[in-house]
This record gives sequence, structure tokens and C-alpha cells, in this order.
Amino acid sequence: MARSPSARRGAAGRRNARAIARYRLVQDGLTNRIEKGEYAPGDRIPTEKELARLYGVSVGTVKTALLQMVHQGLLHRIQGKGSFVSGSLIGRDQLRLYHFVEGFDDDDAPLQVRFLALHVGVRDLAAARWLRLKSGETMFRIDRVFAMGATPVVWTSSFLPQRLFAGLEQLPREAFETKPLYRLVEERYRLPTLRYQEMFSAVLSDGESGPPLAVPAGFPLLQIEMLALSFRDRPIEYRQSLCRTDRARLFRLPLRAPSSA
Amino acid sequence: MARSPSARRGAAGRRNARAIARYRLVQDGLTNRIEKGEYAPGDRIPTEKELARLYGVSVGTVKTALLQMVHQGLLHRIQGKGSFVSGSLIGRDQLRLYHFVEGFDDDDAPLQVRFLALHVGVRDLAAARWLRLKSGETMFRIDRVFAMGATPVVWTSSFLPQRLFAGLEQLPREAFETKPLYRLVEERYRLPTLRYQEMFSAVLSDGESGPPLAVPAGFPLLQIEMLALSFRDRPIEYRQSLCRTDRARLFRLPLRAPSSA
DNA sequence: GCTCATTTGTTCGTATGTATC
DNA sequence: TGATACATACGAACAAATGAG
Repeated sequence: MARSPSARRGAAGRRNARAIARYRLVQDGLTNRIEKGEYAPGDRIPTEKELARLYGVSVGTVKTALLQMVHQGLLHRIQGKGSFVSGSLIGRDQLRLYHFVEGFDDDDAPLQVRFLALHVGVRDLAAARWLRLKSGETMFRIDRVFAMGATPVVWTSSFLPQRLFAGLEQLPREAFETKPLYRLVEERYRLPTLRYQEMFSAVLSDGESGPPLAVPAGFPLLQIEMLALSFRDRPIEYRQSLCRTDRARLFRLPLRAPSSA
Repeated sequence: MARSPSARRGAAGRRNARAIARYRLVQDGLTNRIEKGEYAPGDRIPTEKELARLYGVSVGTVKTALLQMVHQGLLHRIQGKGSFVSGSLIGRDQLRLYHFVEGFDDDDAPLQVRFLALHVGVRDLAAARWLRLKSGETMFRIDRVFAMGATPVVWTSSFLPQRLFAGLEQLPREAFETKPLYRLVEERYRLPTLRYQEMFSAVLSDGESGPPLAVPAGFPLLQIEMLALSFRDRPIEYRQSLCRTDRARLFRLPLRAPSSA
């Protein structure tokens, strides 16, 4: 016989307008554990049966909670194997931050990364604002160039709060060239990039931006300002990029409305 | 007692590797009805109980199908009222195609639309390619300017397949100024914009693009090529836009990974 | 290659809570 | 207040994928 949702809460635990659904308790509990780093991206979480026992709910309720988290992009499930913590949004499927193509139906060529410099103790008003830093806090700045074959295409500066990324300056430069920055951040600091916001504008190259991109002054460049967000929409990276778009244009995959659920 | 999924299919209908889940049959059936226009955006579809009877499945199975469609963005459900067909992606929440801001945390001011011209029988190689037209097919071209107060910000040409939008040329120009184009297309031709793709580049203004945007030649402009997709990813509009970004930058809401489910 | 235990996927049925009109 | 419709919750059974033996 099916029990009512309030049956297990005793006489005083009757449902009211502000009552929280039990699957949401499971969902929030698991989400917190992931955010605290108890489960890292790639880890398998307990099975439905174990979770049902842990939280004192039915398997169906656990299933509801896990499916919500799948739709949020926090988990993925594999039949016969288990449920796993997902990592950064970028890198799933064909999703890539920089994706240059000739047309909508074009396949893109991956870009080669070249590390230029890492600065410590950086202060920058705009970057500090978007990263919501307290006054006086400093940042790392990582400069890189992305090239398409021999042609430099993107010149980018990434700003990261120094407080969150202790020891970053001790990494060898290869660390920044062999894998994308978001993956390094995810693996080493357990901060997956779950969402990001962007602002686009067009600017003219000058004496500073011209040489790294091998274009003369007065050349039109696409400027992208990107803010990467992790758990609870915490900003973890602010990136400013300048792109040559004379050979290929920047492509964006279809947008989907964020599901508020 | 619970019946097995194959129980109702008789002895010959045993499940095999290629068997399709029953909730998917409901999902596909409803999706087809929506695509055929039997249910238009805003319409209420039958209740769970009615659908269960119609498709010969349990209410729970119907629920699974409807929740999938909610996550696809095709439906939204309101407790106590029913399930409703959703319209275009754009216009939901704060989502807007053109969204110019000073910074990530900035509120934007809506843009005023000014209709310039509607051309009939247009041929354009690039546009025809993205819209997947048969050779010889013609398009409408609608030119508009979006302004922020007195300052023109976006100059845009929209290409629409003439075959899909019969009678568009007979609409008064007010029709293109009082409501967004995607809404006109959705309401009048029952083609909601469900997804869109974009390509970004930077160009210099010339004699043609300078005057409408009130900028001198050689001014950096953000170029956006947008392809709007409706049901079954059918392209319904190709739009080419040039934007001034000297006062405000183009903002894009967070991307979410497309749910393949 | 086969069997078996494990784990998620699908389906049914039922009961009750909550929002809407 | 009652009828209706969606939301939450439980339990049971079988299907399908995975991996170990």
C-alpha cells in the first residue's frame, strides 16, 4: 500500500504550503556533497538503492532527484554502470569555447595553444569587478595565443582569483598548452565550469594587439569577454579575447533556454 | 500487479534490442501533432488521463513523455491548469536576440525597431545555402534598424524562404515594428523559433553600412550571422546583422549543453 | 562465449498533496 | 466547496546494459 508523502513525518509533519519535496532533499544533499568536493567529476555516486536507504525514501524518489540533476548537467547516468558526477560544460560533446568555422555546416579544425606568460599579483578593475573580488585581492593573469596552423587567431588573457588557485604559478608552461584551462581548473582545483556568460564587441587592433595576431593597426578584431561560473554561479575566470575573423568566424552552438527547474 | 512492458503487446510483441519505449511513442506522437499545427503555441493539450487512454498507457508513462518534452522546451506545465504548447525560445524569460549591456551585471534597455524595406523575389547565394533552398527558390528580405534612443545600434537584413511565408509582403510596415519578427512568424505561420545558431566576426564599416549606423567608414562593427531553426531543425530565417559596439556590448546568456535526450 | 549479479531504464498501479478555477 | 489537473511518493516487476567470473 502506498504511503502518503507525509506518512513518515509523523502526525506533526503534515504537508503545508512551504513543505519541501523529499526528492529535493535528496537532490540538495547530493548537490552539496558534490560542491564540497566529496564527489569529484568522474566519480561514481552511490546506487539508487543505497541512496534510498541513506535518505530514507523510495527508489522512485531517488530516481526523480537524480534525473533532475541530470537535466541540470550535474550528473550523467549509464545503464548497468551507475551515476557519475559530470565535469565542465565545455568539452562535453562537440562543445568548445573557441570554435572557428567557415560556415554553419562546416567542421572546425582544432586550435593549437601557445603559452605566453603567467603574471602573479595582478590588479585590474574590470576583471576584479566581474570576479566579485574584495578590494585588494589579486589575480593571476595567463596570456595565450590560439593558432590555426601557422596563423594566430585568438589572443587571450585569463584572469583567475589568486585566492582560489594557490600554487598555479608553480605549474610548468606545458600544463597550459597540453590541456584546456577549464580542464586544468576542474581537475586540479575541483571547480568545473558549469556555465558562462559572454559579451561581444568589435574593436580595432593597435600597437599592443596587432603583433601577436600578426595584423596591422586598424584591423577589425572580435573582442570576447567571458565570465566562467562554477557551483552556485561563483565566478572563477574572467577572460578577454581578441580574435581575427578574416579567415573563419566564431561559431556558437544553439542556445537553449535555461531550465529553471 | 505490475505488467511487463511487453505484456500488452501479446505473445509476438516481445521486447528486443530495437524496441522503442512506450513513453517515446507518446512523445513522438504529440510532437508530430504539434509540428503539424494541430496544437499551436499557447494551446492546452489533453490531460494526462486523456492521453493515457488515447495511447493505451499508464498515467506515469504519459508523465514521463511530457516531462521529456518540457525539458526539450516544447511544453510547459502548470499545476492545476494543464500542459501547454510552448512557443519560440526567444522571448521566454529575459531571453532576447539582441541584448546590449554595459557589463555582465547590467540591465539592458530594450531597442526600438525601425522598418526600412521589404524585398520580394530576392536571390542570395549564402542565404539560400544556409536556408537549404532548392535552386531557383526566392526569398523575402526584410531590412530593419534597431536603435538605442537616438543612436542606431544594429542594422539587419532577414532572409525568409518565400515558399514558407506566403502573403508576408502584404503586411503593413507596422507589423514589423510593433512586435519581434520571430513572434510574427510564430503567430502567423505557426513556426516557432526553437533554436538558433550564430557566427560572429568583426568587419569595417563601408559606404553601405556606415550611413544607417551613423558611423564613418573604417569603423569596427560586430557582424552576426544567425540561422533560426524551427521544428526538426528546419531553417526558417537567416539574418545578417551589423552592430555598433562602441557604447554597449552584445550580451549572451549562459550556454547550456543541449540535452540529447 | 556464457552465466550471473549489479545497476539503471521502463512500465504499471495506487494514494495523496497542492494549485486552479 | 467541489471538480479537475498536475506534483509527489511508494512499491513492484521486468528489460537492458555492464562487468566479473
